Amino acid sequence: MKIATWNVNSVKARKDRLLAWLATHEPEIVCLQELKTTDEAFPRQEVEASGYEAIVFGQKTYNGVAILTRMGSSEVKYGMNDEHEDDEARIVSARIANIRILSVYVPNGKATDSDKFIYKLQWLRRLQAYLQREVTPEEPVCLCGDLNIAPDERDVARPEEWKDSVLCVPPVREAFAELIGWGLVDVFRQHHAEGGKYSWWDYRMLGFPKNNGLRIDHVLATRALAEACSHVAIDRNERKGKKPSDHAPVVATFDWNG
DNA sequence: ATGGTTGCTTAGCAA
Repeated sequence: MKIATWNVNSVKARKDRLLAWLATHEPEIVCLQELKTTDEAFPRQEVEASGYEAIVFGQKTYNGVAILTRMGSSEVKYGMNDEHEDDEARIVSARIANIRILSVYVPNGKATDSDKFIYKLQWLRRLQAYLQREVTPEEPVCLCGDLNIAPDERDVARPEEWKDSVLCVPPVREAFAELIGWGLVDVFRQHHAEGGKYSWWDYRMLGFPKNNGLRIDHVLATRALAEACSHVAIDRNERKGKKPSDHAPVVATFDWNG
């Protein structure tokens, strides 16, 4: 069983690529981020015609997350549902194959001296609280998404250039470590200790041609599920060619019967 | 070749 995550950077701009990718790879579960569209404008019919149910938490212009699945889903939850006022669509969750699946788009944070960075750190604390409230490390949980965090130097092509960025600074890496500490395993790292593999390259400054990348898109699984993970790959080819997203999909394969 | 983004929305913001 394959579980994928992909920040598509506008599902409308990426529709043809998304449908072709689904047809080629046929993952059972796909978590999408940065839909940049409302529920109404999501290409639901075409996705369903490809064999997928679409669980969509959209937003006009910015953000928006979804879960696509070829299996049955239940217990769908939209948003964080905590005490904070928040109109940003950044998390959606469902039970699929007896796994609690979360599709997450962590705020980028813009710059470390900005209000958006405060919001990023607060949002990561809220995510930690969400896990503690909604699930346990003893059950099968798979948190997928654009976390906008490169966990360590192995995940950054040019560590010196990026060390002060919102993707790398200590507070965000500590937040990532807290997710791991709660009971999640970075299944990509589990199979690729060597590093040097990236999931995002800036459109600007020839980021991809120069391979100036970072690994900021993640599949995190609780222990029992992580033990069933046989391999993980970043589909770097999807970043090539005409009109790619700036993110590549990450695909994790599990020996899992649900 | 001596620079070099994309998407949404419509000039500016976000990433």
